[in-house]
This record gives sequence, structure tokens and C-alpha cells, in this order.
Amino acid sequence: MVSEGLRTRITKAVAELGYVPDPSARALASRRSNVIGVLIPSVTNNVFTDVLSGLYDTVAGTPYNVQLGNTRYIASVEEDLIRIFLSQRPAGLIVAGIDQSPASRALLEQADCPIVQIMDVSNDPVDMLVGFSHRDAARAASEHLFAQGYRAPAFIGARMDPRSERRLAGFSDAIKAADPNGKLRKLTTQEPSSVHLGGELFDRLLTLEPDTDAIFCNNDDLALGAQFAAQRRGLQIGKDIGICGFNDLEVMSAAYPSITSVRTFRREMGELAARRILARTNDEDAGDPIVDLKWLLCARDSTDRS
Amino acid sequence: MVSEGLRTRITKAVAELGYVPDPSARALASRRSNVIGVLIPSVTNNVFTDVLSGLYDTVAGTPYNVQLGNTRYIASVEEDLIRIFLSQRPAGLIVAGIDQSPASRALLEQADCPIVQIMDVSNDPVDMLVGFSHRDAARAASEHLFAQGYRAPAFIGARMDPRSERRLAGFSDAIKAADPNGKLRKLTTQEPSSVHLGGELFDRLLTLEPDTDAIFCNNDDLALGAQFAAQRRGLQIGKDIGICGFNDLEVMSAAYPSITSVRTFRREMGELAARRILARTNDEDAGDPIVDLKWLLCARDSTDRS
DNA sequence: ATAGTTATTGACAGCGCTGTCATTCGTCAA
DNA sequence: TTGACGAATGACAGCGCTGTCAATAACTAT
Repeated sequence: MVSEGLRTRITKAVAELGYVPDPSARALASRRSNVIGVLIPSVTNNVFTDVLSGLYDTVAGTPYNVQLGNTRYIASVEEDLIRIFLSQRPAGLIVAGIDQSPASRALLEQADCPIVQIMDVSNDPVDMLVGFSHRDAARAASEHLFAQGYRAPAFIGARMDPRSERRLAGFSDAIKAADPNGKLRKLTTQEPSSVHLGGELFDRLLTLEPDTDAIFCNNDDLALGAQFAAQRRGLQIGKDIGICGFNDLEVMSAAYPSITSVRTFRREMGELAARRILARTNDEDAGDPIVDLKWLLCARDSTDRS
Repeated sequence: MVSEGLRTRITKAVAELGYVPDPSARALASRRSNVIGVLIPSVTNNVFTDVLSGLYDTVAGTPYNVQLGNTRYIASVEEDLIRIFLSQRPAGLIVAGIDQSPASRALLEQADCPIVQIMDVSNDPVDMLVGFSHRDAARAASEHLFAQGYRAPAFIGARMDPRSERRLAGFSDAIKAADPNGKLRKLTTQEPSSVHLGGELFDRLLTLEPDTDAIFCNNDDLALGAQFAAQRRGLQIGKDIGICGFNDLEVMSAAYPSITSVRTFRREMGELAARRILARTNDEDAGDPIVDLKWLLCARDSTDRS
């Protein structure tokens, strides 16, 4: 709101004096910070780092900063972090999942900034949502196992958070659809997921359910570990045992044999979530509050019986 | 600095009114924010996420917040981010590497907050440093290859940042030590690292240098990809071809066959760096400004010729 | 009892911006 | 020339804390 001439003089003075605005003064006076808060359960899980990557790339170049909160899969930590973040009057908040505690949910609903829930779908988001249906995705993957001719698929899962439980439900749907009296072969644990654990669960499962002929793994780490364990036993991947992961990390297609997985669009989730916050903040149209990014089944050698 | 009675009354009022301090007002008045800035080149690279994990865990429970900057391996982005972060008067700054641009270096030297460089060693840190010698580590790994009886080891590397170059130098040291006239077999690229790329580089290298009998990989992703590619060719891992990675991600020991790697203490690096910042901020003794965390060679099946 | 200390409390300026409102300038029609 | 009106600019209160300093209270030693 200043004339061209004044603007030039100001810009010159800024350069001469090396003036840099003070974000805290700005935040205090405008009652609004340039921070976009992000709450994820783990900073090492590749699934979330891909989301982060999309997020950082989208926010780079804007005046906004991403501030990351690590909930470590603990609801009370999430609640504390929401409180801390909101006290900063953030430009927006992005939270992973739809399963916040009632207290967290209440905090989010009262917040006067745009909120995006990611990584899952729900018809009752706090505000906006970008995700996909874990249940549908898992069901599609499990149906693929039946379609490939496997008759006794099992589920292994670690760190059974609500999203993992929904994947298990999707697996269970497929089992029931194939045979209403079909047996639900599964082995899950609350331990953090790892490649090692995948191997361990595989071995234990085959003791528990020796007739298992295919495994749907809660995530790709487990699938990779299961494949290594199967190879260690001398099993023919695909032929003797089918293996399917979830998320389709880069390693799945590079593995030998390549491993079937369900691709999820994690980078896009981060990008879209950030874009929606930015749009809302700039009073632009953010589009439909709910975005379902779907998934893509990537069938590979590990479920090829031929 | 108030009496017990007053303190109780204040605490009660705080609870009644639901008072939450405003971080920006606090930052403005005290001329010091509670932000610890962290600059890393990638948010998806497991190497850095492990550091982050240690960092977040150490900072959790303190009044400090981590703010992450993603430099994307671009020096100018790093410089911009340093400027932005310093304008927030952070409690401290943690930057990956010792190879900042002169401008970045100058900014850091003038900063009036504790600074920790991580992931590398140098006898001339800006302030404090927690890292290890990539050159020594790579040399030790390469010497291991010779000790195992391999005679023509090669180096493959992607995303050749300064740390990778130092690893290549360490490899080269070992080659020269084994035979002053020894051939330096190597294939490097600036492309981002991936498991796929490991396989690709492996294949191209074996065309370029057909007598190669062992591969030292710049990182574990490449090593895993190289191993898959070798298996695809029907090579006996260890016997026909030795494979060694770098960083010792969890997958290395779980792989079949298990893959030799050089363990680096990434989590500890994050913890120590955070601890140092906190100590300095609280006017405690932060200890020696330079910490060398060393490394640990983990010899496994992939370099076992027996 | 008095002076000298130290512990405790209150008062308030000011951190560097933003948002609002008043003022001045420039332009155009009457 | 004058008045009216919109554009451009300046002035300044106030955002919610912190740090400092003054005032007061509670002791202690003389």
C-alpha cells in the first residue's frame, strides 16, 4: 500500500541496513505465527518421512516454517504437543491419523487455524483431511493373494496402531469374502516394526500355522524381513510362499525377487496437506475438505506362482 | 524467586484461568527463542532421520522445540535457512557437515548461540562438533575387504557430497596401501541414492571393470541394491563377490545373506548434539567441544569367502 | 531500639513489529 | 479558486511477556 518511489527507498534502506524482520515480534503483533505444525508418530518411519518430504518441498519458498512434533505413538504426548503448538498460534496444523484422544480432538476443534488430518480417511474430519482407506487397500491386497491362487494367507503385523488394525480388518474382510468360515491366520505384536521382526514373525507364524501359503505384511519392512526369512529356509518366493507388503517403499521393486506391495501416495499427501493450509491461510479456495488419494496394488514376483 | 505462599497462589490462578505462556511474547521480550534449529540435507535419508530421532528424544521434556530445515544438499538453501533460523534468535543450531559455504560459515561464526556441527570431524569447528571420520571408517572397511582376500575391490557411490568424497578418499587410501600402483576402480554419480541405483551401478561397474571381486558401497541402500543385482546374476554373495555397505542400517544384518557394513552412531550423534546445546544454554559444562564417535566395522556374510 | 542486611514483592519500560486511524497530498469537478 | 474525495503516508498504541529497579517486609547484629 505504498507508492513505487517509497517502495524503492524502503528496499534500498533494507539492503543498506541489513534489516531482517523479527518473526517473534511479528507473531506477537499479528497474533499469528508463520509456523505450520506437523504431528507424526515417528521421525524414522519411512512412511512419514516421505510425507514430510512433500510437505517441506511445498512449504519451501513460502514465508512459512514447518515445525515437527514427534508423538512417538503416545496419545498423551500428542495431546501435549497439540497444546504447545496451538499456543504458538500456528498458521495451520497437520496431524497424522484420525484417532486422536477426545481431549486432543476437542483442542483441535476449538483451534482457530486450518487443520489437516492425513494418512487415513474419515467422513468426520476435524477440518480437512487427505488420506486413503487402509481397510480397502488391505482388502484389495488380500484379494490379490486369493486371485493368485493362494488358499491360506496369513497376516503379520507390528506396532499395531489404529491404521494397522484397519489393515488387519481389510485382510479379515477378504478372508471372509473368500470363505465365510475361513480361518483368520494372524500374528501381531506391539513391538516397533523392523526387518528383523519381519523374519521373526514369519518364522513364528509358520510354526503356528504350518499350512500358510502367503503372507500379507502390515508394512514393507516386515515383508522384506519375511522374504529374507523365507529365503533362509530355502523356500521359493512366489511359488512356495506368497509375500505382500504395504506402502511400496522403493526397495520393494528393487528387491530380488521383487516384492508385491500396495503403493500409497505419501509424498502427495504431504504436498496436498501443505497446499490446503496455504490456500486457507491466503483466503483462497482450498477445494473439497476431504481428499481420498486411494492406493495402487503393485503385483510383483513375490506373489507370482508361475 | 518468590515465596512458597505466593507460588501456590500463582499456580492456582494459572490453573483457574487456563493460562498458557505465549512463546512469541516471551521470545520478543527475552530476545531468545526456545527453538533449536537443525539443518540437514534430507528428511528421507535414514541416516539423518536416526540423528533426528535421538535429537527429538533428548529435547522432549525440555522447554525447547526442534525446528527442522531441509537444505536438500543445496548450499544456497542452507545459507538462506541459516539466515532465517538465526533471525529467530534460536537457543542453538545444529548443522550437518563441516563443509558450509564461506558465507554460511561467517553467519555461523557471528551467531550468538551455541552451534554444533555433526556427522563429520574437523579440527576447526565453528563451535562444537560431534561426528566421526568418514575417511578413516571407509579405509577400515576397505582394508577389511583386502583382509578377507578380495584383490580387486571397487567403489560405487551416489549423491557424492563431501562426506561421500571423503569415504572415497578412504577407499583410495586402502587401495594405495595394498598396492601403490593399484587401480582405483570406481563408479560414482550425483544422482540421489536408492536401492535401484545400487543395482544399476553394480551392473555398469561390472561391465566397466569385469575383474572386480568386491564392492564398497557409499551407503547401505546401494549395497542392498548391489546385492540384489548380484543375486539376479546368480553370483554367490561373499564367495564370488564381496559387498560392503556404510552406516549399518537395520536391514543390513537382517538381509539374506547378511551384509557387511560400517556402523555409525547416528542416534548418539543427535543425542549428544542436543545435550551440548542444552548444557551450554543452561550454563553447564558442555565438555570437550569436539567429540569423535568413531565407528564399528560389522563383518557379515557378504564379505565371507569361506 | 537502631542500623544494616537480605528476602520478597510490585511496578513498569520496552522488546519489534502490526493494524488502525489521522493527516497530508494529489486530482478533478464545480 | 474552492471543495470533495481517494491515494499515500505518518504516527502510535499495544501485542504479552522479561528484566530491572524500587519499595517494602523480615531479619540480624549491634
